[in-house]
Amino acid sequence: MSIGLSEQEILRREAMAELRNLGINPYPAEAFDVTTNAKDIKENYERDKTAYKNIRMAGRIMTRRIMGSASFAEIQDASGRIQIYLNRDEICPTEDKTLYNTVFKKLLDIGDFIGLEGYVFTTQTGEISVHVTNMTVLSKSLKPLPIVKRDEEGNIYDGFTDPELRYRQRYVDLTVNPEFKDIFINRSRVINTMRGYFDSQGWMEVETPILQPVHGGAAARPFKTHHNTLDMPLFLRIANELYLKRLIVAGFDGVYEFGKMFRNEGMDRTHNPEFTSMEIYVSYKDYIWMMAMVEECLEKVALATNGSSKVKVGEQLIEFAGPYEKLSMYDSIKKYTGIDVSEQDEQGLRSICKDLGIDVDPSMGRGKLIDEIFGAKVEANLIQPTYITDYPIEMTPLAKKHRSKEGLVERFELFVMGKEIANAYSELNDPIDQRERFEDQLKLADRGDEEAMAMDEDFLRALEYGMPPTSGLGIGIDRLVMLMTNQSTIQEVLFFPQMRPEKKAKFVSIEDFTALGVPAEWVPVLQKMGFNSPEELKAGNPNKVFNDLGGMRKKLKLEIAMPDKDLVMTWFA
RNA sequence: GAUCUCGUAGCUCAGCCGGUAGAGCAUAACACUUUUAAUGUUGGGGUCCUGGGUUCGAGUCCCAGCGGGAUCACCA
Repeated sequence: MSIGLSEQEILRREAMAELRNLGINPYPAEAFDVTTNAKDIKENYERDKTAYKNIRMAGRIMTRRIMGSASFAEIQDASGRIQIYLNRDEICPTEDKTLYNTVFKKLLDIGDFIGLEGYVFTTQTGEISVHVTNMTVLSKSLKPLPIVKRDEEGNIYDGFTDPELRYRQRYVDLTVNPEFKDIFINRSRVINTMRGYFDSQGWMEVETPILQPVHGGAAARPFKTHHNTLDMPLFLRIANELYLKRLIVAGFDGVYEFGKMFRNEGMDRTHNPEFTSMEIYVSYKDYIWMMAMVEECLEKVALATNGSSKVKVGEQLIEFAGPYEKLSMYDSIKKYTGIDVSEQDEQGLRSICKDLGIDVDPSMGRGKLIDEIFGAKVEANLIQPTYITDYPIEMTPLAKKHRSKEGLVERFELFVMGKEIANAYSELNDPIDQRERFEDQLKLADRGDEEAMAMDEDFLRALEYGMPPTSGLGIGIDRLVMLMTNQSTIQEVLFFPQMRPEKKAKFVSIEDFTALGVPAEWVPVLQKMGFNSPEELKAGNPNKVFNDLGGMRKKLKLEIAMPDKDLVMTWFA
């Protein structure tokens, strides 16, 4: 599909063909072994110059400065950029100067991958560079990369900044804005640090179904799909909690899973339809124990990503070393509104919401109303890591009743920068109580609460066989990575955030035109002239089309035979 | 879902009261053996997001659509 190639794209295709004519494969199959990379050279050359007298490296050409028979260029590999120096008579020691004059100066472009042999030296201006003695074309780039200019102070001049293009073409973004790679490197560190910590405790990483017949474990609208062979509906998981608990029933004493969850809900800078969560369940523990574990874990994550337990996020310096402040749900509301909601019934809560200017609707039960007050008045104040504990039972159908406080459950959520990043319970393992909680959820659903949880009979059966006392935790990995990398949008921590589909280019096959008698080599020309379908062509003026074909042939310097006028007229018959 | 805002060359952006489009980088040609936002000279490159409307005339004004961004709402 080569509709509307730009001038530069056409030139690059011609350069690619010319390379082939010279016997140079623009996409060679052979491996190109390297001995070093840009970062290694810059960091270690000064210390051990003898080690860099004969090196091999490979990467993309990112800038070129050609000065007659000598040239400088910058090569970018996975580790960074380094300047290279080429001298015509050194890379072409014989009379044949093709490799330099033609291949390097004419046929290579910014974005092409090349392999280099040479030695490291320091230029007169003091820049560590690679003096090239041999050069191999490794891959031709047919589309021009956006050019991002940087000066010595690192100021950026023509930045590639359009978020739409950056997210849709992340491969371009990370090529020309390599500093954004650090976010993803740190994302990997976050996950690996947590995994290493859990493994060192003896807990096991597991995988549970993503396609689920009942979407349980959380309250959210799911994505629905269909299995053909079984002829049954399936849902992409909104949570994996109930499966991990089944594994605790099965006799594992610590299981965890990093995985994608899918929720068919709104998108904004903290929500993507698919997101990564980590859930962990450890038997014979409770939520008090879990708080200490989270503190230890997050401190390790902060150290791994920022080199310190203190992380700068926006204008704040967040301290991830524990212990974190602990505040019960009721106390937090009292602290920030002065109102004691602990003894209020549903009616009392409704009037409090009204006084505070919080919108409510009739489907909301007592727990939901308290959550609304909390969300409106408390959440935004929780900047440093803070545990909110002991939630009303109505909000939390999977948590165990509080050991001493009537009407509450043993649950905490961890808030940082006003956002929830973790949620943990002493898990409910009483199968009779669990069934009643599910039934209460069904009543809420009858009142119109779309988020109420569904009954899962198989999960209840598992609990009836017996689950040991267990503490469970879920952490939103994307939001944690946002904190650890100081990013304010979820798109920046996802390689490929969800986007609306690109406007589909009107795709018409060459055959649609050749069926009219148009020679295949002229089809792209017609398309460039704006005729995207045979219908559009037929609506055109035959004489004008014939004249314009000649014009385009000249303009694009096409070396293809001009169709004669009688042939053109038959296209409109 | 609501409001505001943006969509012009490969990239970043100008474009006045409505008169058939400009710059820098990139690209092409020439020159140049240590440059580094290389430089100098000369060129080429545009469906001004799409479709309607007003007008003698629309990149510009109006309407609708598509796509992006921001804010808000929703979101255990």
